[in-house]
Amino acid sequence: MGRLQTFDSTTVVQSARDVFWDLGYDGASLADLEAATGVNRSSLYHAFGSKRGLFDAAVADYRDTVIRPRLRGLQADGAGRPELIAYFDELREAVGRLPLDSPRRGCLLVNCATGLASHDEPAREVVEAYRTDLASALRHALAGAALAAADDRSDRTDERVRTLASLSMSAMLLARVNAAESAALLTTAADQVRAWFPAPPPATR
Amino acid sequence: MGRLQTFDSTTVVQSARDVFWDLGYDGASLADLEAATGVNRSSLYHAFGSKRGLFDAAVADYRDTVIRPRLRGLQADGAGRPELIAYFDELREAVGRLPLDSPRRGCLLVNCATGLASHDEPAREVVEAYRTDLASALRHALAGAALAAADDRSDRTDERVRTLASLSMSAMLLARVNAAESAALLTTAADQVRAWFPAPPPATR
DNA sequence: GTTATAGTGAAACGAACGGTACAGAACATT
DNA sequence: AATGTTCTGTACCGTTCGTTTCACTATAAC
Repeated sequence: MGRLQTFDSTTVVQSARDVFWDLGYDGASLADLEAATGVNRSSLYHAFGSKRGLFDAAVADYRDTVIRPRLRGLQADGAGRPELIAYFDELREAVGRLPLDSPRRGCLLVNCATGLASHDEPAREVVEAYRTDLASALRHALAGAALAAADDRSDRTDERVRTLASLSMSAMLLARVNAAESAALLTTAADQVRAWFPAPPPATR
Repeated sequence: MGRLQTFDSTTVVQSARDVFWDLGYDGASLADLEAATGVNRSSLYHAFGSKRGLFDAAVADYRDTVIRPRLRGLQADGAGRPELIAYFDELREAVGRLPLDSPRRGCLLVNCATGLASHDEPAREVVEAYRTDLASALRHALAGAALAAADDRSDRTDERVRTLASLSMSAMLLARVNAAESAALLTTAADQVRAWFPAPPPATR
């Protein structure tokens, strides 16, 4: 039928995603996106329609390749105390591992919350969906942990979900401002989980 | 010596502050600032030197007129449980009172955390100073509350400071995304304080 | 090989940006 | 009233923005 696309859409979207992650939607210029992807703007427009179209593709990729794997442990059947602790430990490790000038510091969607999402309804909905997903995953694992521990404070579940979601989001918010404090917030979250649910006896065989 | 300034600098700075609060530093154009302040750009440049100079003045005003009054109760001598609860109640009331499209939703400096502060060192320092001020004020009031309650969990102070600061910042982050959840986070913060410290007996005479 | 289709690159579009130059208006000083 | 300084409005500066146009090239189908 005609000439085939010479670039790989996935890698282009991921390169663009990192630019948006770093600079935000408004802050990322077409020149930045051309440089990062190695693709001319006319080809980007041909493939994605507009800057916004490319951004939407980048957000979709972010949800699929960054957020979803992170929450998977919490969402698994039988998830509970260990999965909660692992979630916060892994997130803290990721925050600490990145160099201070990494474009990937923080969370693309948390960054959107005070940017695009303030005055753009579709963007607001994406951020809200992220928050809901996070809260649901935490709630699921908290319920599992309470069940395993025969915890009698399940009336506190809403409080605990909000506390842990809060610590996660604040840590992402602070990732570029104070990386040490960002990590400390995630440590605090894991410590809270440990305090709420008694440590199980060490496994024997 | 010559003609006097015909506008009031304070009101101009506060008008500009609300524009930056709503749109962010990059999002606010000179045309927006002219319209909101009623002052021509040449006068703004004469008085403030640059867009950034006006922004810095707006941030200084924000710290003086918005943040400082909010934290004053927490910082007072003898502040404790009631001041902590009042802080979160008042903040929640402020979040709920504003219309959804108010330019003042959320926190100017929290908004900066993912914007300017990501790549501008002076802005980063201002946001970090805000965070340390908030944490210090919470710590002071938490210490007072622990003292009054003869609380034996003072080893948990760091955790509690981080939890409450986290809930405050997350609430500001979510103010434009989900006002109800933003208020719920602040309610949760007040509930945490109530749970940590036993309610004092009702005052008698 | 011809043809139709589709990706690519350079150049340029109008709009909006932050910032400035300058003439003139306004006021304190003399 | 004359003078000198400062504030203000218009108009424009060069730059950058997202987007589009168009000629060109490459390739699949025939």
